[in-house]
Amino acid sequence: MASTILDVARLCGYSKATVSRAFASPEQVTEKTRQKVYEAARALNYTPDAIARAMVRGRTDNIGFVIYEKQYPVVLNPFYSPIFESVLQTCAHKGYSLFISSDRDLRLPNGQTCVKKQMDGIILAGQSDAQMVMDLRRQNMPVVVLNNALDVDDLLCITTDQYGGALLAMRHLTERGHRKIGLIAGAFSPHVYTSRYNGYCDVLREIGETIDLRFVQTIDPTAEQAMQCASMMLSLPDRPTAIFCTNDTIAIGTMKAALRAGLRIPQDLSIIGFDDSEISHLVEPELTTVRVDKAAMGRIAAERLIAQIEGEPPQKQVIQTPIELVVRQST
Amino acid sequence: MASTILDVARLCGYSKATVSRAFASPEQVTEKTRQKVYEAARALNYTPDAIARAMVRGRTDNIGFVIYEKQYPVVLNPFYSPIFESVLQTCAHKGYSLFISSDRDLRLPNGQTCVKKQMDGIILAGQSDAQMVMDLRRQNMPVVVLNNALDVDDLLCITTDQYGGALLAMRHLTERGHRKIGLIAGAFSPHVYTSRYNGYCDVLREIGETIDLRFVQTIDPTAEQAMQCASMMLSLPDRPTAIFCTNDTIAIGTMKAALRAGLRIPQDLSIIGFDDSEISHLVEPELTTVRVDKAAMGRIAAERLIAQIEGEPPQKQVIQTPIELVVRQST
DNA sequence: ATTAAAAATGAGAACGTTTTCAATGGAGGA
DNA sequence: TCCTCCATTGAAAACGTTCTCATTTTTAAT
Repeated sequence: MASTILDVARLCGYSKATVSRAFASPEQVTEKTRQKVYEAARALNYTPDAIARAMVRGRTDNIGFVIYEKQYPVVLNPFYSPIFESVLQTCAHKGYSLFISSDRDLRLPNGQTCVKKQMDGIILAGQSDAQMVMDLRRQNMPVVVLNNALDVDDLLCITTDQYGGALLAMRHLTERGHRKIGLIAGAFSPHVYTSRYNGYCDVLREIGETIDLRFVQTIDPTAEQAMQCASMMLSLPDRPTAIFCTNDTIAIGTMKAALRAGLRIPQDLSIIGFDDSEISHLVEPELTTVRVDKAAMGRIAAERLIAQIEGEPPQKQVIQTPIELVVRQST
Repeated sequence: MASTILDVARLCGYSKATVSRAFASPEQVTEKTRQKVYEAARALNYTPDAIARAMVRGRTDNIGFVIYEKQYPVVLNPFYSPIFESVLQTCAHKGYSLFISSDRDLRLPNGQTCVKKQMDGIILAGQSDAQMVMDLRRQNMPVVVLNNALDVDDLLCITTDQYGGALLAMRHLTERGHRKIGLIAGAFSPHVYTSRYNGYCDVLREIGETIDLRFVQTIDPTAEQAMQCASMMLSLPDRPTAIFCTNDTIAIGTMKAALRAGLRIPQDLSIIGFDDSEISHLVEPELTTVRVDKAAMGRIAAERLIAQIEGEPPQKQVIQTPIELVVRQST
């Protein structure tokens, strides 16, 4: 039904090769020719078929943003939204389009058609694992890992200074005199989880405190879970005077639990979050947190992936975007 | 480099037609054959090429989610995130993948390759316009419009009961005795803006109040703008006792302005939002708002678009998902 | 055992481009 | 005017599938 390059060729009297060139590489064609071709194309309402083009060129100019399923729903996730946005912008700027899918699409049962081939490369975000990366590699698919650090040859991982951020947060609390500090940690990927956890432990050790396991909890990173967890922790007779929450959503939940228990923030309880999500400056009191440069993470991931697609050899590297303490009202 | 259907055919001794069937329609092939084919495929690390498949079938099993640019950044937008998520889930469930792009991709200058052809249909979200829809139609592209109502033949629009929601919100305020009610309205699409605005005016008329233009403001829907706007409105000597904000982000900004001005919520000022975004139950006090069924919007849009793709004739219709008042602590 | 019907398989065209290689035409230099 | 060279154009192969149609094999019925 839709017109093809052949229709245009017939109408303007050139061969399809020339029509193709008029669109794909106009510099190879006379100005006069180009005009005639475009005119015919307009008359026929013709647009080059991206699929046919991809077929012969062997590339689609598409990038896949793959969300690791355990982390579903991801777009809702205030941490990933800005990253995603940044990836989208960078891709658009470089002429790539963006494909979204969950890891499910990549692990279809034996033989099912797989989305893979419609992408020139993949950004693997979230709780990715080495096996998945290797599988993709076996299909010659360039991969970049986002917000995780995996031990795979020639693999680029973009993450942030998890450990440094945790140190920053904890030292901020200890500098304000806190010694009994709780930890409410989200069950993130091992990389994220352990780095932040280690930061917590190491700072406590620095000030000579032992780790009281009643003050250390791991939960699903939702505000509801955090509220529940925090109200239990805060009802202990010797409750902590500050709590380090490993993301802002958890911190918000903790904050609500504290306010409902009649505690004043920061006078009775200090709370510090992680990520500097949108929400952290929307609540009252505003949340002190560790800023992660999400825009940079997305941008770097997209840029480096595109570089790989365009021929740059991949090399094993972990890029850590810098973190920054944002002091607001909750500490 | 990567192996093709022909390699598999050679290895397992069948023709490529049979290999193709083993993957695309296994029921047309003996169990024994299927196993042999799969085995060969696994040995060769073969996956069907989605592009070649799309080429010959004339469909890609991809759906485009197109973000109308004025609304950038969209994924960050707490209103669109859950819709997007719902679309993603529905698509995955029906075997479609999701493509993201801004309207810029669709309006490339004459002749540029266009992403269009890689999608079987498009969900146009945000401030879409009739022209764009017609352009897509001319290319035989099925379209569904989300969160807008456009007057185009045979076009399905999914929106929510904007006017009803505004009535609900305003009557909730008047029932609690408020007569001087402010409006802080976001500059959304005409459909959304005027419906909500009309609801505001009509309820004021019902109770015999005239509309005081000092209490009616239109702003960019950010918390910062809202804060600024609200603090001006609240500094008027005869300030309103309640404010209807046309989305939750605006409501949060208004809330912050009120708290900073030393007003108690809801005793000194009632605030009601619109959308029931995630954030509305994370702030303290929790926000009274009008719930929009975003999951339903996304699901319906995806389902109906897919139905159209699969042959159902499109018909002109505006589907309004129901709204619901969620009374929390801010009123 | 024979035959009709049904199921499984194979051959090859088709999908709409890009690209290589060859051919053509025109400009500029002798 | 002739020749060389370069820019422009055309012919046709190639990309990796699906699907139609024809052929072969299997199944079921007599």
